[in-house]
Amino acid sequence: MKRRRIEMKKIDNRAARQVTFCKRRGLFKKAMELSTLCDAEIALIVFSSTGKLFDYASSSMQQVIERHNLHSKNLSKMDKPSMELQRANSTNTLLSDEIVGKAHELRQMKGEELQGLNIEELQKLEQLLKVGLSRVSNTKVQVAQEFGQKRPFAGAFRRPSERAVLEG
Amino acid sequence: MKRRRIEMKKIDNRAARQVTFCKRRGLFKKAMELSTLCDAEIALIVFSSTGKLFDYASSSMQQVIERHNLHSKNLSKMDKPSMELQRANSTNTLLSDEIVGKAHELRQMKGEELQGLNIEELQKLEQLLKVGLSRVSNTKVQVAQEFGQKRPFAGAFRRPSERAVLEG
DNA sequence: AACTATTTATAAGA
DNA sequence: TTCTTATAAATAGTT
Repeated sequence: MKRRRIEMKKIDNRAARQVTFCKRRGLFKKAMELSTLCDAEIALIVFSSTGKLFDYASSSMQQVIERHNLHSKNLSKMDKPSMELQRANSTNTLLSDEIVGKAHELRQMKGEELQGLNIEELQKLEQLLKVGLSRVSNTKVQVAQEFGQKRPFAGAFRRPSERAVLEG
Repeated sequence: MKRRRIEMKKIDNRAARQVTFCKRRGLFKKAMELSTLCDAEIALIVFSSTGKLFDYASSSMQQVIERHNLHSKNLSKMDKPSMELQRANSTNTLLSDEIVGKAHELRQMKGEELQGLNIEELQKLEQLLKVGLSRVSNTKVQVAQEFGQKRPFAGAFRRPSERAVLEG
């Protein structure tokens, strides 16, 4: 029963590969431990060579994936099905409409699509942006203070939320 | 130098937590090994408690995420649906995910859901909002002039404290 | 960042 | 798959 380190390449024998796959599920335990110990947000997705899915997410898969997308915006778009098939499915049409609506709302907030808005609508939009901006700016300052301080125990004496002042 | 097993809960001390996080990056090695040895398709996403991203994907992140999206919803359809229906279902899943994503992005722009964002993300968001705000404000002034109004409604700045924050 | 005593993971065999 | 066990690998506590 002399054990030795194994060569780091694909295991040719199917049965042996399957056995090793089973034995190495400790990966998931490690992921959970890292999340618990270090307060990390983690997602782990594994497809076995037979196509079976195993996954774990410390919060929710959707949340982690979204956050990941925020970090790498450019390479996002998956290939979409044809417009024909989308229209053939009424549910898809409804969902598509909702996406179009939300995308439009986003473009308006980014100031990319303002034609046709009247004064009142523009002022509402402006107000929404100001509130959003001040919340983001205040949060940024808070976070900067939290992580910028070199002194120990900084977290214990965190200042009360500035956002509370704004919203109160 | 008596080592003991550590308690499986969040490490309170920030410095110690950071050290442990660094030491446990062996998780990534394990993920790569599992992928190599067992021919598995793997994605691992880790956000440290300071918000820094570490990730690994055996193929491409987008590919694994897409495969995960397809997989996680078709489980309810165990009685072999037609190829067409499968495709329609997976399309729905993608569209639903996109709605969730856009709705989340909107809430972030409104400053309603900022928890967990790090400095870099907050700055990107802030910049986006500033650009949007200036476009909207400019458009508003233009439209106001078109209609013969010299200045915006008083209501636009009825909260002086916010203006101070914005301009600071 | 380096060291090392221990714990933990796991390869091979059954 | 599951158990056993020798051994390799990871890592907690310390320097």
